[in-house]
Amino acid sequence: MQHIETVFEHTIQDLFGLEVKVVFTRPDEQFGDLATNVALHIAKQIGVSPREVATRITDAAKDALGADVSDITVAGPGFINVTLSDNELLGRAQAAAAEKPQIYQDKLVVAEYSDPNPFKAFHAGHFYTTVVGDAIARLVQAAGAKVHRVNFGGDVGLHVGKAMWAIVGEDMQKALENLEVLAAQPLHDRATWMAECYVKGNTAYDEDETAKAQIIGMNKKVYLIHEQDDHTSTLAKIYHTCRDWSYEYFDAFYQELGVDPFEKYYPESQTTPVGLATVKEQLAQGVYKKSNGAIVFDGEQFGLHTRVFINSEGLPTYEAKDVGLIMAKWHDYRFDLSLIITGNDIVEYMKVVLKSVEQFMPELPPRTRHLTHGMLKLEGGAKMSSRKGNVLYANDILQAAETAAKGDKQTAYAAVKYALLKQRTGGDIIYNPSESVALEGNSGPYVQYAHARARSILAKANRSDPGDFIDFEPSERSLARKITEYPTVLEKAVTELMPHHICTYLYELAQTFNRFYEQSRVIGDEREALRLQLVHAYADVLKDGLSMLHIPAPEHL
RNA sequence: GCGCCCGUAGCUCAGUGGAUAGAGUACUUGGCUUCGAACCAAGGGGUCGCAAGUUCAAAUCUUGCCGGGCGUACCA
Repeated sequence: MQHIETVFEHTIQDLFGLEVKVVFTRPDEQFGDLATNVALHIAKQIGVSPREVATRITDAAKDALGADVSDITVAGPGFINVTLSDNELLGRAQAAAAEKPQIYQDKLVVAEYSDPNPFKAFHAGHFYTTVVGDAIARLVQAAGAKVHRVNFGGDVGLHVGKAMWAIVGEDMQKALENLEVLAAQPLHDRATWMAECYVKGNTAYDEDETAKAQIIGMNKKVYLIHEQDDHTSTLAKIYHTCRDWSYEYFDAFYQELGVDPFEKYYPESQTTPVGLATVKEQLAQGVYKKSNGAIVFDGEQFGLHTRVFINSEGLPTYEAKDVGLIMAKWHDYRFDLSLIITGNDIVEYMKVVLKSVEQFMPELPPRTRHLTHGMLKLEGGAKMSSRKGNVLYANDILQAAETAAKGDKQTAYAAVKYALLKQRTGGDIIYNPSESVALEGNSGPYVQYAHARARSILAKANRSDPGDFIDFEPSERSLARKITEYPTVLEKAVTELMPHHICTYLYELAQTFNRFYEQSRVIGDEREALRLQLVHAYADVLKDGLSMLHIPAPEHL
């Protein structure tokens, strides 16, 4: 049979001489399996009432649709509702898990996200951006792309100056010896120690003029380490040792959390020379200009802000480093699409950077997408702030989750990931520590549990013959119908790069299954063969959907 | 001031042009001798911030207003 859409398009062409695209949506279950409002759209130009148009289309299409469609009706103001035959619905359900929208087929995609800074704490915000980025990367990958995951972080800059100032202290030799002692301690403790040093340096910078001058000096020295490729001086040894600890800590954390590893870190020390050179080169071309001793991009002529790329001390700001990052990524990958996933506090900033790059590399911004998410906040919309002492660190989240799940890490991490992903990416997210590790309701563990129950049935059943097809009972039909929605949902999630659509769907699917499960026995029932096929299709879709979110679907919990 | 984003049930959120606006949670109540009760069923709870406009049809699009967040030159 032709696609139902095609049948309708031909019918409308024959009846009214109109060329229109027919789109079907999933209506409320009481109305059928597919619905279209095409009659409402074309009624005006035909000059007949929408219901009349719908009726004529329906009558004419009936014969061409064949046995796959069991019913077709006109309802409401002129909707056309289509009900699929039970047999067709079962077939679609069984194919659902394997169907992937190949929207990014053979595309080379670079996905940048997470972006923690060495020497600083890996806080809850990094946790969120990491989980979101991981899910988006997997979606794009499922849609056919070759995805390269990259990470960007500030291994130079004022924050490093602050941390290094505190690490070095009065006596550099002593500091180096101290590192040798620290090396024996767990990675997490070392990371915490560095973060504390940063806080110490940060406080000193604000409160002590002498320290401030020293920190500014330290910042420059760190740049020099890279400029001279220094690995032998005492300062360079301290710096590189600490930086390596940070990277090791990040990698260990990603592995622990269960997100895909990063292929490459772009440290700012690497992108900085590229950015500096590019900005200076384009200064000569008139893209950037001097202003008050700094080098800026005049964004105002494009309705954006004017921003400083190289400050009056000759040091690059984040802007120049980001120009360098964009150039480095392009040099390394020649990507079709570059995804940059960050918080939404830098949307305006990123527009300026990309607009400036557009002036000399016009091919890059069109293939770059800046995807942003909101900030993690606490109940009542309170912002996390180290001064208020209400900062959550990534590790705190994992610990709390693990405790709540009574030491079951798999369940704990599933709960937290799902809690973050179920909300639409973009707006702020109110993080409720206790709700995020809930095992009930719209949660990761609920979906995992529903999956395990289904697998348990399948494991106990010992038959594989499909049996003779028989018509569905209502709860079977609801389940089959819900399963068939999966490819549409996946397509929407991929198109919009919005993982939450998958969460919403998986929860509804699991709920539909649980209702079925509650009232229908599978093993030993006279309908066993049919029901086993449904349970199988259901479990496969659930597992596939969870894998998109990078949440495991164990057979037992 | 200007720019971007947001405002849906007590709370946390789905729904972004379509049919009676839905979930979770909290509260009340019922259901395990039966394939896994981390489950299911029932109940109350809404000026979709306000107003006007566009449309056969608006929570959804447009405009204005109110409220909140973020950004707005050498932080990232």
